[in-house]
Amino acid sequence: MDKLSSSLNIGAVERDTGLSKDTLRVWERRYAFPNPERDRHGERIYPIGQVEKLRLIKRLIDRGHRPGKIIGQSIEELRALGADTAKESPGPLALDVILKLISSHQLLELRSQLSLTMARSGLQNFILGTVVPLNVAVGDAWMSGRIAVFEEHLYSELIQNLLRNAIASIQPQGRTPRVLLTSLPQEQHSIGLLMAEAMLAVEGASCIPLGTQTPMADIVTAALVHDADIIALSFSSSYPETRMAESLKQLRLALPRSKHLWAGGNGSARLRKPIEGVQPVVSFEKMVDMVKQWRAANA
Amino acid sequence: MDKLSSSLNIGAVERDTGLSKDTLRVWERRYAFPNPERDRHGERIYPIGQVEKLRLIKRLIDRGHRPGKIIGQSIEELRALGADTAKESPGPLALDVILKLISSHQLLELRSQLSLTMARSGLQNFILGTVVPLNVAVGDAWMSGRIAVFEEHLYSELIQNLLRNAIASIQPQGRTPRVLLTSLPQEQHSIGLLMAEAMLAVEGASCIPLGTQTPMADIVTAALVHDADIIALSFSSSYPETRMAESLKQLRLALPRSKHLWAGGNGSARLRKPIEGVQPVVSFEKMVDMVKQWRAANA
DNA sequence: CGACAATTGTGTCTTGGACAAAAATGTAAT
DNA sequence: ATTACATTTTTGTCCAAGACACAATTGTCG
Repeated sequence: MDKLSSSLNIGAVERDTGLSKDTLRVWERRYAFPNPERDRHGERIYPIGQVEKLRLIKRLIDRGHRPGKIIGQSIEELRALGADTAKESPGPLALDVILKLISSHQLLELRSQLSLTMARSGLQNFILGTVVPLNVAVGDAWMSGRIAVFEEHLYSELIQNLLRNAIASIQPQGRTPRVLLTSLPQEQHSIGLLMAEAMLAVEGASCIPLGTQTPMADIVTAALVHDADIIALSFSSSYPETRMAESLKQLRLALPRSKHLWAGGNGSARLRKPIEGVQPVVSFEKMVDMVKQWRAANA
Repeated sequence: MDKLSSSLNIGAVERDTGLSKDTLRVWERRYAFPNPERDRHGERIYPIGQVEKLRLIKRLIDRGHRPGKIIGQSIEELRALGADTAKESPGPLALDVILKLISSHQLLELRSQLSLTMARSGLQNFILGTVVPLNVAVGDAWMSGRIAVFEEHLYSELIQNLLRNAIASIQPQGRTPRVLLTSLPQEQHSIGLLMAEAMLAVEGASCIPLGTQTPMADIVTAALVHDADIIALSFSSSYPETRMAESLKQLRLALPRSKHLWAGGNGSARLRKPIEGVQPVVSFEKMVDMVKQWRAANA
C-alpha cells in the first residue's frame, strides 16, 4: 500500500512490539515463529505482517494468555481471542457514539462530546462511567482491528487535556492526605495516574504528581521531602509481575512504616500474594474509600 | 543511606540508563568500564555508583561527547564537563528564582510563580523566554547534581499542566495550516510537542496532537484522513541520528508531495545533510515564521 | 478437594566474534 | 586557508547456542 519499508530489523521490532531481542530469537528457535528473512549479512529481517502478529500476541500475553498456546494461531484467530472480552459488554449507547467519533476522525465533535459528558456527570462520575469503560473499549477495538494506533493516540491526548484542565480548575485545598503519584521506570502509562489524581483532587487530597518512570530511589526521597502520607504507584497490565512484586517489597523496606504504599492500575490486579504493607487499589471507587479510611485513622 | 538494593542486574541497568545490554557488555570489554560484580551464577551485578556514572555518560553522549573520551573520567570530572554549558549563561534572575523553588520543593509557590510569569509575558513569550531556557537550566542542574530526577519530573508535570491549560483556553479557530504533531517510536519527550502546539495555537493553526511514539505507518494514515498540511515531528537529542535521517526519508516518500514535513526538537539540529523535502525547525521563533511562509504560499 | 511434588514453559543472561556506519584523521588540490 | 576526498579508528548492533531460575501447569497423595 504505502511506500513505507515493509520489513524491520530486530532492533526495530523490539521497539515496535516491546518484545526483547532475546525473546524474539528464542521464540524463533522454539516455536518457529516469527520466521524472519535474512539480509545479505545473515541478519534478521521481519516482514511487516509478522510484526503485526507479534504486537497482537504481546497484548494477548499482557492479558494473561500464554505464548506457547497462541503463537501458532492466525491473525484472525488472535483478533477473535481479543474480542472475546468485548462481547460481554452490550455497550452503553454513549460509549458507542464516542467510539464512532474516534474512528471517524471527528476531532472537534469528539472533543465537545467528551467535555459535554464530563460537564453532565461531574468529574468523578465521568471517570468511573465514561473514561474507564472507554479505555477498555478502545483497547478492544484496537485488538479487533476497528481502531488504529493513531486514533488511540488522539483519543488519549484529548482525555489527558480534559483531565488536566479539570484538575487545574479545582482549588488546591491543602488537606491531607498528601499523596505522591507516579510509576516505576519502564512503566509509561500516564492516563491511570491522571485519573487517580483527578479522583483524589475531588476528595480534597493534596497530590504530588511526578509523572511516569520515577526511579525508586527518587520516589523514596520525594516521599520524604514532600512529607507524603501515601505513595501511590500505577502498574499497567504489561508490567512484568515479578518486577512489580520485587519493586514493591524493596520500596516498602525503604519507606518509613508510617507512610502508606498503594499499588493500582490494571496490572496490580495480578499481584497474587498480598505484600506486607502494600495496599492494592482494585478500583477508583475503592481508592476513594481508602482515602476516607486513612482520614478516619489519622483524625 | 536508604535500604534500596545497592546493585542492579543488566536488564535493570538497561532500563535505568537507556544503554542497551549489548552496549553495556561491549563497553566492559573495551574500556573496562563498567566493571560489575558477578552473582553466584556469573551474572553481572552493577553497583549503584557505576549506574549513576553510566547515566551521566549517557547524557553527555547525547550532547555530543564520545564514549571513548569520557568513559575513563571520574564522576566529578563528568559533572564539570556537563556544567561547562551552564557557565555561559549569567542566569537571568527570574530563572534562578524558579530553579530555587524547584530544588526546595515549594510546589505551590512554584506553580503560582510559573503561572504568574506566563500571565505577565503571554503564552508565546513565556515559552520562548522562560520554558525553553528553564528546560536547559534544569538539565544542566541535574548534570551537576544540583537537582534530582524527581524534582525534574515534578517541574515537567507542572509545565505540562500549564501548557495544556493555556492551549485549551484558546478557542480553536479552524484556520489553516492543519498541523499534525507527534514523534516517532522510541521518542518519549512530550514537552517539546506541547510547546510547539501552544505556539501554533496562538498563531491560529489547527493542531492534531497525537502525543509521542506514533508508528510511521500511522503517521501517514493520520496525515491523510485528517487532511494535514504539515506533519511536524519532534526529536530529542538522545534520538539516534541515523534513525532520524532514515525515518524522515521514508516518511517523505510515503507522504504526498503537497504535504510539508517538518523536523524539530533539540535532536533535529544534528541533521548534517539536509534531506530533500524535509524542513528543519531550528527554533520556535523560526517555526512561527515558517507558518507565515506557508500561509503566504497557500493564500 | 486441598496441599505438595514433579514437570514443563518461558524469559533472561552468558561468551566472543563479526561487521557496517559514523567520526576523526590524514592528504592533496584549489 | 579552506574544500574535497581517502583512510583509519571508534562505536553500536547483531549473531549463535547454551544455561538456568522461576512461574505455570500437571500429577500424586492424603
